[in-house]
Amino acid sequence: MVRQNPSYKEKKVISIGVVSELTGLSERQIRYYEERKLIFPDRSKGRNRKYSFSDVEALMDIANKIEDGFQTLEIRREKLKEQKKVEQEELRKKMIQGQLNARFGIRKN
Amino acid sequence: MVRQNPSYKEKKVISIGVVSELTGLSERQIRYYEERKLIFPDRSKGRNRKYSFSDVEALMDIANKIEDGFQTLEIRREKLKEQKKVEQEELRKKMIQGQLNARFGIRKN
DNA sequence: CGTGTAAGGAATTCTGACACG
DNA sequence: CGTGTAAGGAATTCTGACACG
Repeated sequence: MVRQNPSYKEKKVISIGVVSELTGLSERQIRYYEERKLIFPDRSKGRNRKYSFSDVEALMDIANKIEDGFQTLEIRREKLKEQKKVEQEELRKKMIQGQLNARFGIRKN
Repeated sequence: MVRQNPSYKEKKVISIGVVSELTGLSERQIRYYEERKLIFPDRSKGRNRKYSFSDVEALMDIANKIEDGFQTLEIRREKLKEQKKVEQEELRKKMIQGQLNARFGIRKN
């Protein structure tokens, strides 16, 4: 049973000003990292950027890497690689579950 | 050991517009419930109200009670009563812990 | 490349008040 | 009592651009 907690961490509700305060980054930097496809805020009514706490964490991570001399493109590639790893992991789990279902019957997890 | 998780739920970062969308309440209503001391948003730089997810939950609770015909004053009294109950509970726990410490030595919890 | 900044405009939020009931 | 609304103003956010390097 996957516990679907309210998941406040992923909810995109924070405006850029607050994100700036929370991360110590300038709004310019935050918008730029979006331009470089490192973060993906929502838009409220198609206009104002809204971020999640998860985005805030990602931004602090990005800030550290930038400080360590990484370029945004490198950071992006790293993220894509990790993303792919996670996806494969999920696929693998799904296949195993599929085999279990096939042999021992269907049940919802 | 009290786990101090990031506690995103309590962090006051959401502007009134988003709260309005999240709760379905008008901004007028949200401000009014603050005036009646049912919620206590922070202010960013002393101006703009900032709410937590916890506030959002409280607001939905308030909305239900209003719908059920309760007045804001009654709702407030209820909350104060519950608050007092929680405080007494905490005090009680602290006293028991104090006795344990006195008899079996000091340890951090 | 990553970031600052001034520019002009649009949307957001604020307060105090009047209205209805 | 609880809520809507118009009013005027202030702060926020947006975009596209120029600048430096």
